[in-house]
Amino acid sequence: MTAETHLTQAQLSAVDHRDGPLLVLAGPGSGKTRVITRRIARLVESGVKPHQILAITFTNKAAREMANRVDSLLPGAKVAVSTFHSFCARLLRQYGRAVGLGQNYSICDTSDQRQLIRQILHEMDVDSVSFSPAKIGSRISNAKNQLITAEEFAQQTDAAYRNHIEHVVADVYPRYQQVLLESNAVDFDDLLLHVVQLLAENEPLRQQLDEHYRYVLVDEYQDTNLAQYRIVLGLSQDYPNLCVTGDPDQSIYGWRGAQIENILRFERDFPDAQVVRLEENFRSTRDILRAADELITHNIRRKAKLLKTDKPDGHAVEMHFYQDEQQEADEIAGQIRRLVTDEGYRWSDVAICYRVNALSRTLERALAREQVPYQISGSVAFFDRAEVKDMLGYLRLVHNPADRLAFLRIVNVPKREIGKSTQQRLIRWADAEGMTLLEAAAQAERHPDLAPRAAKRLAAFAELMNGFSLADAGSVEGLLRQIFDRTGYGKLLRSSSSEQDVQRLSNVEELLTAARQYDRTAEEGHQLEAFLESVSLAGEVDSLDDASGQVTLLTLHAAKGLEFPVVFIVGVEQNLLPHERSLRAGDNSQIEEERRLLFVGMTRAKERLYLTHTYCREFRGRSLRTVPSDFLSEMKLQHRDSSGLDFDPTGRINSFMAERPLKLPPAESGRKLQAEGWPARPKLPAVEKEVRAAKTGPYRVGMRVRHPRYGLGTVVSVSGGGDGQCLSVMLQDAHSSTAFIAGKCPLQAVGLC
DNA sequence: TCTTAAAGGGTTTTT
DNA sequence: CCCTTTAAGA
Repeated sequence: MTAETHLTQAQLSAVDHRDGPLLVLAGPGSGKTRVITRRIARLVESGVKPHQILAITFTNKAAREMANRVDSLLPGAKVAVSTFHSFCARLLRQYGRAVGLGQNYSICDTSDQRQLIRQILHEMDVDSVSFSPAKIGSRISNAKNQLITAEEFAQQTDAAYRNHIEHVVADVYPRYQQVLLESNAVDFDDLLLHVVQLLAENEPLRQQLDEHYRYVLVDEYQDTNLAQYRIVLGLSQDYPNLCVTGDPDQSIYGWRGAQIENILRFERDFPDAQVVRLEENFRSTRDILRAADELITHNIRRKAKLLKTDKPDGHAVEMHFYQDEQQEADEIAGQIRRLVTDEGYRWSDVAICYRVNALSRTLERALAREQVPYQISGSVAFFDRAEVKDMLGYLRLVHNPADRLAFLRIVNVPKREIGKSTQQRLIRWADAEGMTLLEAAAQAERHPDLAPRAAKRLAAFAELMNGFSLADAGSVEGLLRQIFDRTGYGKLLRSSSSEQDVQRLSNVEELLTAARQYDRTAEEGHQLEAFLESVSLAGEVDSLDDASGQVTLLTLHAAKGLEFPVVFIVGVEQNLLPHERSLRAGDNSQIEEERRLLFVGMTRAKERLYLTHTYCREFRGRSLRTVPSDFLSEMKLQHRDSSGLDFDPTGRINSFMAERPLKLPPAESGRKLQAEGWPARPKLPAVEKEVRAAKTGPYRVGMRVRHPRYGLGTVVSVSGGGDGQCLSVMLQDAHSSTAFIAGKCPLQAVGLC
């Protein structure tokens, strides 16, 4: 691992490249991170000062990993490894004045953003039901990703769109930006945007930073958006020692503004760039790689890349066909159990991936039933919990008294009888008088039409807040404790002994522990700033654990960058993968992104890979017929039909898919579709017969059944045949199974279309 | 002010 | 189906 000889020729040429632009096209499993960290070490060995090197990643996790690996190669070297956002946050601390930001600016998260938009809609007297703050927020975010300012957005809207929501966004965006600025606050996108502006409008500063960061490395370059691209380029004009690594085939974040073009045009941006291709895969067996390669070859817009491996053929990639999601989940659970008991795999060797989170439920239930331990990615983040955000709200307001969002979040938490209408009046008055909310609250008694009692409460609140300061408390932890005690928040939590409040109390404790860290490590006088920044930019705490003996359930997006010996990808069906929206858009580039998503999922597998699809699938309460994904027919796979249905799914793919119209309607009932002018679907008589037979006839494991007395359940095991068939049924609300004789009980099969 | 009912909407996710 | 949000009622 550490010896130079362990690097391949291609890896070595990337590591040894010193000056000038470098593009590393790194296929999946090609040892990319290793190359980057080795290259950093090599730069330092060759005389580059560590502080002249800047390595940028997208996630905190990646930054941490890289920093650790660099540190093990160069103990104690001060190489700047950070995410785009934290890098920008730090720049803005220092130079934010130029774009109107005080050094103590706040960083708003997505829920702050929505809250603010909701207020603005209210101000404008626009109904927040028809125009959801979330939707407007994402439009604004989209615009910002493309460096479109509020003014430009409004102009474009007048000229090009007559769409109603566009107009609302055009109205909200400038006001939103104004309030943020008045609050001395930014949202996540602003962190990048302001830095872009800074670099564009302040050439001496740009030059200074360019010179300071002589060597810039950017990981996952295919995921950069326009703002990030500008920042990277801005830092690489005079010293174009820019090394970007990435894989266009793993670009799966186009929907949030990532521009795959950035990596595709690198050689045009830097004509003297050296290009290194890491094409050898050290992860997957040959058949997995072969299938993945066959799939991705169907993308037209791509840089052709070989995928090589020295590994053995290994197990063939299997495609499994099931009756419905219930059977799919049960069989997967069973298969995982077999892999563990018979083949020596550990639970943690296995991952189940899906396109949408909604698919996890059935899987979870089946795994629980089979007693397979599992963890699921994407749970509620620590810093998203209400009590934690409340405490942070106080902290933010202490640090930045202009922070309107923080003020409104906590002004009535715990209850201070400062209700909505009082808040509204305060806001209007403060805006009119050009004061911050906190200033207005302090002088509330001067407010023309505020009830004296309400005014008193506001003034009391302002006095309470003004009594807090870091200097007084001595430390962030101390300040948090003071807040917790003096605001009555502590009393609120301690007074109740409900399970929930005990949990909340312990979350606050955890927050105190985190704060203590910053008191110790952060620069004197800047602890509060450092703490708030890291907390605002901290995503989900790494909730996924690789060593904990559990199967991992996660979305295909979340799987990027990970690897597992065994991977299941479920629901490989039209409208799901590729997703309905990409099909409806009728835009091939979106289909290609979906194809890359499957490619990413497949290349996570080291030894065994299973793709599954079903005959019908329950979605949003309805059981719908499905169509196998187009992607399945693009690869040669081993088919396994576990559905028990009497037809060949592969034959259906070949004959049926060929004549299917390019745009696929959502899978709805045939009659409705025909009414809308879609051609009728081919009939599948054999299947329909089978389905009808299932209502009285032989039961199967995984089948959903209803008992008039006991309700819904799932067939867990079957023995014998015909009417004498002996069934074991797991009823929905029970923890153990119940036995039935097929012919002698009023069971009915349900859920079959 | 707090609780409950009705309605609407519904990828993917980091920061 | 499940979640969020908002309006209505106690």
